[in-house]
Amino acid sequence: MVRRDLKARAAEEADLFRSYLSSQNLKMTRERRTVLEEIFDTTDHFGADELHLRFVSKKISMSRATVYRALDHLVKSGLVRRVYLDKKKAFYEHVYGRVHHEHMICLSCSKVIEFADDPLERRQDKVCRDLGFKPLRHSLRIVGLCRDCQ
Amino acid sequence: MVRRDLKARAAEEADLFRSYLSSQNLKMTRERRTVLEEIFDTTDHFGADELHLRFVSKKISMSRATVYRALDHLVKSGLVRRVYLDKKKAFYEHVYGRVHHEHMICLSCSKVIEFADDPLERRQDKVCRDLGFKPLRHSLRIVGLCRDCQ
DNA sequence: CTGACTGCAAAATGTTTGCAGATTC
DNA sequence: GAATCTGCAAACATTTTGCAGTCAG
Repeated sequence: MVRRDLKARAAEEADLFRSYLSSQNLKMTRERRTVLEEIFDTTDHFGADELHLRFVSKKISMSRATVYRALDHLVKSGLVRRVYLDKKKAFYEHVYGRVHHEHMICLSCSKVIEFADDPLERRQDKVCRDLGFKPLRHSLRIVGLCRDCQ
Repeated sequence: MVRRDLKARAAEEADLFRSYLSSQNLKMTRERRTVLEEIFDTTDHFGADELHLRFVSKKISMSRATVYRALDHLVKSGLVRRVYLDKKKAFYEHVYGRVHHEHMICLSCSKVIEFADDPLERRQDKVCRDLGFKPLRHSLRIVGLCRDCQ
């Protein structure tokens, strides 16, 4: 039952990606499908290189360049979000089927805490409306000390 | 009169920086003072490299490495904020004496709009409080389309 | 069959680092 | 005087790119 649902959702997401791609005159290739499958049930933050290494260790042949290119398309399609958790590199997270959330980052232990808050989102929308700005995506990063590290 | 105020504020800020530095067993050098002076009356977002070039063109001798190192200290001292406006590089902005603000970035014309909203800030504080997280700094990036580009 | 894609390796970019000599406190 | 700085150039890490051959629609 659960298994069937997962499959259905995966297919649904692949369809979304495919229609984004074709809207841009791009193609659904084996590699792009593989990337999407690989991140499908992840909820963590990963670097592009890290994802590439996962393929290497699974003996799935895919170049680093292709991983970068696929991630760019996934971000543009809205299925993946690029987040800036530290200044060294970009991180990615799978967003499809998940509730939108923001990040708190602990300066001391580097833990990343995800949270969601409706009133906060509504207030952002209001501010945008007042300024005539049409928001497409956003992210809030709060840096500080988590409960355990204070 | 205005000029005097500016001077007074600059001196005040230099003092803050100096006390941060000495609290970390660091020294107030000519270079660090020069960087602070250079950004003192700026309100824009600049890259480290860009700042270095400004020194080059003013015939002020300072290496790129020193600029990077000075900016790191200024960020840690709280006088400067590092913001992630695009994925290519880090930007910096002078915050001392300015009201805290967030950024909207237009996907189409790349314009950066700054805005501030109290209720938004208060809500963030509440969320942090509820989660036992002690916020030290934060930044909200809203990407979308500005009024002119819609 | 055409245009888009991939892998590769090289290049580009932004940032950091080790070291020798200079400077601050 | 001791510890911290600076400049330099080299090293680094991440990301992008040009090109020749491959593949999707």
